[in-house]
Amino acid sequence: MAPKWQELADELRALIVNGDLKPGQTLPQIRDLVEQGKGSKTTVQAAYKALEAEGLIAPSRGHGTVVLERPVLKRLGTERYDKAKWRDGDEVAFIADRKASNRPYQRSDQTQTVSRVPAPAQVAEAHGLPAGAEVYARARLVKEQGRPTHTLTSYYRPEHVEGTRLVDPTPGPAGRGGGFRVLYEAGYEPDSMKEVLHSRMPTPQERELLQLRPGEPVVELHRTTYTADGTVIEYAIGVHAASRFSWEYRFQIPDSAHVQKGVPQK
Amino acid sequence: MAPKWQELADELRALIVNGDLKPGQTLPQIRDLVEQGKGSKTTVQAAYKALEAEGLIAPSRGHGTVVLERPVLKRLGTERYDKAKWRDGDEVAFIADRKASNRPYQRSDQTQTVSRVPAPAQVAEAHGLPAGAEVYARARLVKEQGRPTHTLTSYYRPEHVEGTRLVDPTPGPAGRGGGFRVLYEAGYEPDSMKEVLHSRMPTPQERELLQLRPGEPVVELHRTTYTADGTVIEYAIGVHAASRFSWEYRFQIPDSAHVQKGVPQK
DNA sequence: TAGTGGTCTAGACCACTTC
DNA sequence: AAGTGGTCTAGACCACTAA
Repeated sequence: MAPKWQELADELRALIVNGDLKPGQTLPQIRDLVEQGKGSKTTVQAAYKALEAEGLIAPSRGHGTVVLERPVLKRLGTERYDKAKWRDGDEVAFIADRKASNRPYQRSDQTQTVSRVPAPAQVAEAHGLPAGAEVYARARLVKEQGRPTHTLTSYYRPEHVEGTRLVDPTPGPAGRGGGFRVLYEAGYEPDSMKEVLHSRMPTPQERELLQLRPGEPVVELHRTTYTADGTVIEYAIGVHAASRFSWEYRFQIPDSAHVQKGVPQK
Repeated sequence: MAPKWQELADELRALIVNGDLKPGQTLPQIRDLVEQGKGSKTTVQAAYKALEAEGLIAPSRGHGTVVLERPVLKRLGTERYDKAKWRDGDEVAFIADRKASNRPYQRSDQTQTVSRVPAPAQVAEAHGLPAGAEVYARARLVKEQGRPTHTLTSYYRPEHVEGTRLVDPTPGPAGRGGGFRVLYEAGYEPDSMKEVLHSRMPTPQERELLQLRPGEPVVELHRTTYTADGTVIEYAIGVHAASRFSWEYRFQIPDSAHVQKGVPQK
C-alpha cells in the first residue's frame, strides 16, 4: 500500500505529463485538496514537495503552485575551445559566438577573483606538485542574462602565469581571449584536454550561489589542459546547474591493436 | 530567519562533514531530539529528509539513521569501446577487463530484451528515418553485484541487423563480443562515436528500476555510433545512477583555421 | 517485545503576493 | 485585506528491525 501523499503525487504528476496541466498553469490549491478529503494539509504538502523535488513544479507564495517549463539545454561541444577564438587575441570570435546563439552579451555575465592558495589534493596531483604547494586559483561565476549557470575555477602553476595579466588581483572579467590567450602568450599553447564529468546533488552553498531550485542536481567537470609536449598548464573545476547544459564529445573508437594517432594517450 | 528544520539540518550536516559522525554511524534518534526541544517530530523529520535528499544519510526503520559512505565512482573512458574487445570475437578481453577491475563476473549482471518498435523522435532523426518508422530496440539492465547501475537501450535500423543473432527474440545476455561484434560481422564496422550527456532527477519508474535512493540524480547518455563512411549504425540511450559513474574524454583542442584530422567532423 | 523511522491528522500561526 | 504556500505542534497509529 503506497502512502497517501505518494498516491496524490502520482495523480498530480499524471496530469502534468499528460499535458492536462501545462507549463505556467497552477495546480489545485492545497487547502482545496484538503477540503476534498485528499488528506491533511501536511499530507497534501508532502505530495507537492515530492513533485517540487522532481523539478516539475515550483511554489509561489500568495499566488499558487505552477507547472514549470522544461528548459532548453545548452549543448557544450569541444568547438567551444576553438583556437581561433583566443589565439588571435581579438574578441570578434567571442562576440560572433554570442550573437550566433542569440544570447545578449553583458560584461556582468562573468565575475572573477584571483588568489594564491594551497593546491587542493586533486589539483596538486594533476600539476605534479607536492601536497600543499601554492597555485593560482582563478574563480569565475558565470551568469546568463543575470542568472548564474555555473562556477569555474582554474588552477595554474605559479611559474606559468606569474607576471601575466591573469594574476592581476583587480577583480573583473578576463581580458581579450581569456586565460588561454595569456598562457599562449607566455609560451604555453593549449593543445589537448581531458574532461571528467560526474553528477551529484549540490551542497547548500552551491544551491544558494547558483540559485538552484530544490532537487536540482549539478554536474561537476574537471578539465585538464595540456601543451603539445604533455605539460599540464591548467586544471579547472566547474560546477554546472544540471538543467542548463549537456555535453557532447566525438571520438574515434580506439584500437589497442594499432598505433593511436592524434589523441593523447597519457 | 531560517526555518527551524533547516537550522537543525545545518547542525547535523556540520557533524557529518566535519567527521564527528563517520559513515556507518547512526544519527541521534528522532524522538530524542524531540525531547531535547529541537522541535516536534515533524520538524525533526523534515531536517532528516533534507539530509537524505542530499545523499548524506539513509534511514533504516527499527535500527536508526546512518551516515552513508561516499561511493567510489567508476570512470568510463573511451577505451571501454576498444575494438580489441569485440572485433576478434572472443570473450578474453571482456573477462580480463572484469578481472582487472576486481569485479566478479556474473551472467545475471546483464539482462536484455529485443523488440521491434516505432522509433522515438530522437532515434528516427539520428538514423535519418521518417517519424514512426520501425527499428529494433535492444534494452539492457546492467547490474553490478546484483545492484542495478544503469539501463542501456540500443536502436538499430532493421536492414542492419535483420537475420543476425542480435534480433533473436530469446531473452538473455548478449553473445560473444556484444552488439558491435554483430554489426562488424554484418559488414558495418563501428568506427567513431558521438556521446551527449546531461543530468536530471529520475522519473519514479527509473527510481524503482535502478533502486535509486531518494534524491539521487541520473545521467542520461545518448550515444551515436558511425561507420567510417558516416553511416549511423546504432543510437543508444543510457540512464545511469549518478553516484556510480564518471565520464572521461580526451581530445585535441580544435582549430577552425586548420584542417581537422582524426576526429569526425559531421 | 521493544525500539526505530514513516505517515497522518487538526489546527495554529507566519511570510509573501495580489488586489 | 484576502488568499496563497510554509512552518510548526502534539499526538496517534503503522511498518519494519533486532534482540
